[in-house]
Amino acid sequence: MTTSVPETDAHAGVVRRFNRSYTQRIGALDDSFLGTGMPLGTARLLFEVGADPATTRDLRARLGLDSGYLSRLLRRLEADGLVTVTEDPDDRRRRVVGLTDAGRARWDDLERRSAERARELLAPLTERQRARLAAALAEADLLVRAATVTLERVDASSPVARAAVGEYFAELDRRFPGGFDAGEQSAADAQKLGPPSGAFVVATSDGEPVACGGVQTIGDGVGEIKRMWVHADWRGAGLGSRLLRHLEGVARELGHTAVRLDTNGTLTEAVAMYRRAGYLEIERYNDNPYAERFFAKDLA
Amino acid sequence: MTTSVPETDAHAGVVRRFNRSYTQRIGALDDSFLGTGMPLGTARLLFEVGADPATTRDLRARLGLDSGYLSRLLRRLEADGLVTVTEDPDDRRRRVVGLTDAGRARWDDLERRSAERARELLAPLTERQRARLAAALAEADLLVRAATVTLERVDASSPVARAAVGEYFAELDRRFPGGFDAGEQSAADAQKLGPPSGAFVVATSDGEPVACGGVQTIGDGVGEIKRMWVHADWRGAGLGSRLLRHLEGVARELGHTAVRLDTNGTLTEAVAMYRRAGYLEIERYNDNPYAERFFAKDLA
DNA sequence: GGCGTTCTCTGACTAAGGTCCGAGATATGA
DNA sequence: TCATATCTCGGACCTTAGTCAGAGAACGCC
Repeated sequence: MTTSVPETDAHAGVVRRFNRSYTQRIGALDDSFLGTGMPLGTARLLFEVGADPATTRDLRARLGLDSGYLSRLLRRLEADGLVTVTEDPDDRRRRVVGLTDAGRARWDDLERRSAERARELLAPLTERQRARLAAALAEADLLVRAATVTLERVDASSPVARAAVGEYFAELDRRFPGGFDAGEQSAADAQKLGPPSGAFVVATSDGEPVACGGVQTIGDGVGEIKRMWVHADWRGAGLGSRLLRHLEGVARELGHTAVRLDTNGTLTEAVAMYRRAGYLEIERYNDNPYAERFFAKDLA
Repeated sequence: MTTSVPETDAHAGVVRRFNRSYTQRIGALDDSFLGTGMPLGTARLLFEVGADPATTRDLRARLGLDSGYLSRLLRRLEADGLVTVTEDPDDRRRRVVGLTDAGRARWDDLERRSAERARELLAPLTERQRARLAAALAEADLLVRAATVTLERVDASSPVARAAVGEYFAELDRRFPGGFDAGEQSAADAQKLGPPSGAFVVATSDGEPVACGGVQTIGDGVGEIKRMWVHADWRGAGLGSRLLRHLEGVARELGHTAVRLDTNGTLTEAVAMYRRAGYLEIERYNDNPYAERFFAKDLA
């Protein structure tokens, strides 16, 4: 089915070679967790709790654990006096996990070990080479994260969708010269971005929304792409293009043969991306006061 | 002892962030070994046997396994018809392990899966992003390998030193317009590059020589750096500078207060590196017919 | 208040990874 | 030839890691 593209194979070879040498040399990075007398899974959990205290639900999502298993790990950490598990006052079905003082001390120890490992790796390099390595790893990190983002259709009024749209609006407010006021449209709009004539997609990484976008119907066979946003830290990794392609697919599923969208001239990266994706500029087709430029693309 | 340099800590942070996200995504995807129906340990063992058949004793050392555990893993692989365990004719207490045809097929399968995993990681990216990721990982790979190279003083007539110098001479022969003839100097030179007045250093990675260089005495308190070479695949990672610094340290240990070296104008990278390292060009100080340029540095 | 859903937690279970020890075969040196 | 060391192997045993199903509490919506 998939034809073997030579370049991709060459790139895959680079990935494999890197995996081999890196895990062989740094894979001993697990040792930083192992030296503590705790089993690996327990240490990873403790580390995660310390990095950002959260509900068990979050922890499950972040570490990819079974709820029963997580519960047992928490009992163990609790018995060792390293964490406290208390009821979430907002929703008493949930539990909030936090570190005790002893847990914090243990966590600091893990941090120290981990940082030490990283410094040991860098030690033999000159400052110039260190900077190069850091830059290369940062670039790889961004791209790997982008490649493993999950795109998921969610309800536009779900918490994760609201969170994403909230960040989007906040950014518009920051970037538009006169600010941005979402107004009272939100509730009605969420409706339109849902079944049967619309959809909303959120891209998440480690449970955090990193990009979003929706499709709604504005006419016979014509869809409109709305609320498209990519987290500032995640730009430059092709996530926007990928999301846009995905949304076009969603629009097709909804029976549309063409899509339109509006945007503001301030969002230059967005305009450039739409052009790259084959969008053509058209006349104003709505009365959105914030919109200045209008684009369309045929989905045939 | 080591002062905490802010930049280094920032770089260490990048390394750690990368480690986390990468091992979480790829380490988990190292199920390339798991997808075969074999447990991880068994797969690793099969892989190791396939890479280089050996006695159980060797395998234990290489994988760090308990003898009872290894025995059980081998019984399982044997029962599955993937390996053959036969008596070592040299010592009938020992066993020699090798792959059967089925085992070789399974080994190929592991290789194939590993490549497939790498392709899956790349799949969501555009060709442009893939190329960026591959470039970043290749750069990181080079630097990480360079950082984990081991510098070791060896006898200049040892096999590893001969191998390194052999590659060096071969390269000179390729690069010098009129070729290069090491002549009969080798034996006498190896003598000079050893105790008490000289030393030879080889940098190895995974047992392979990747760089080398020696110090010998040419006068009262004056050392000479000779045979400095970095493998072509390993250039651009600061390995040359590091080796040079190391050799200066060796020269100091030998009681020298200054070092000299000669080189050929053809080796432009080398000349640039010597200048960066604080070497000043001087007049010809020997009658080496291949040398065109001469440098010196005070070690005070 | 009723009902379906969401959430945590426990118990039961399985597979894998790994350690320890001793039996039995084989080599080695006196 | 005998004592001692080396080597493989299987049995007993333990901890991790992880899955699955169901009980029971809490929530949201009508």
